[in-house]
Order: sequence, then structure tokens, then C-alpha cells
Amino acid sequence: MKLPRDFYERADVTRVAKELLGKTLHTYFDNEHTVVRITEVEAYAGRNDKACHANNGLRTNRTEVMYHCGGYAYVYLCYGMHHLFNVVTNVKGMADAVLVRAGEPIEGVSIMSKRSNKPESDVKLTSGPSTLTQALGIKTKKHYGLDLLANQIWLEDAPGLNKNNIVTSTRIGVGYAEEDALKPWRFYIKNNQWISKK
DNA sequence: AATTAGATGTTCT
DNA sequence: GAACATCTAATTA
Repeated sequence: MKLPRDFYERADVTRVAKELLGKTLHTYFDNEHTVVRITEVEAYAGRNDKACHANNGLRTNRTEVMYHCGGYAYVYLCYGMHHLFNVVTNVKGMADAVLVRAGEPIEGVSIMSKRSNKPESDVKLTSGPSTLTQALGIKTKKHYGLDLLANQIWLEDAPGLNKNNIVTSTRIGVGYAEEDALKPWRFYIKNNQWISKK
């Protein structure tokens, strides 16, 4: 069962982010189907968040899709070589998003292994925002702005996590964001090995 | 075990 | 020209 549009369109990004833990993320490109279970996410709160690319209502070709309604893919290039995958949330015009940072391989492990050029048993195959997109085959601008209710990238429902099994921390790599760098908006599954950093 | 260098494109100053 | 939601391999201790 695909997650419906209204799952993404809710106003509380941190809540959507937490609820995304445990859900499955699917990609289907060139006849290759790969699935991971989401283990780590970060919330970015649109125009009121200095760490967010759409801070202060900033609108460029790159940030444009964040202003769509929830349920679209925001894929962008980081440090000139890493593609990061985000889920746009909230209603049209708000620019909230959730960065998917890590996952646990569920299906198509051999395909992921081939795409990443790493052994199937390697924990680093999908435990990091860029290694994850590499394993899933998200690596060109073609994936920018895709509808998550279509058939290339989508998320499916799965049992949510108990509050006691969710660890909260500050976000990674956003030291430039002043007071917003301290916001506890990173969430990951407790005692799970598929995590970018403790 | 911990730190550093290097890759490298998009956006903004 | 600088900074950036990173990763890997190599170096240092």
C-alpha cells in the first residue's frame, strides 16, 4: 500500500519524519526494483529553518519542488558529487521536507551491491544519505521532482515505531545554521546498525 | 582510532 | 571565490 497524499501533506514535519521511520522506500528504474526500510531521517522546516535550502522563502530552480504539495521527491546534488533524497511534506507553498539519510536493504540487494560497487554484506551500502541514493539508483536530475504516488519512486506503509525505539538528535552537517543547528530534528531507529552516525 | 585530503557542481556574495 | 544537508582512502598517532 502506497502512502497516500494526505500522509505527506500534514503540517508537522517532525511528526511526519518520525512516522517515516520503518516505512519502506521503493525505486523501480530500468526494470530493477529495490526496497529499503527507512532507519534514519532529518526534518527541514521550510522557510523558518536556517538549515533548509528554502529558508526565508528562497526560491530557485533547485528549491522549486519544495513548494509543491507533499509527496514529491526533492533530489539535489551535495558537495558536487552526492545526490541526496528528500520527501517534500506539508501543503503547497510551505517548502517543508524530510531528508532520508539511511535505510536497511530489504529487496534487490544484489542490484544495490552492483550499483554501489560494494559487497552485499557491507553495512555502508545504505547507511548514509549519499550511499543510500547510490544503492537505490537515484543519481541524475531525472529523479528531481518525481511524484511519490507514481511508479518510479514511492513509499509504502509499514508498522510505525514505538516512541521508545526512536532516538532524537541534532542534525548532521548544519553548523552554519546558527540557532537552528541545535534543533533536535534528526531521528533514527534505536539499536539499528543501518545508521550513518551515532 | 582519529584526523585529513580530495573529489567537484550549484548557488550565492 | 566561498560554502555547502558527504564519502572514501590515506595518513597520523
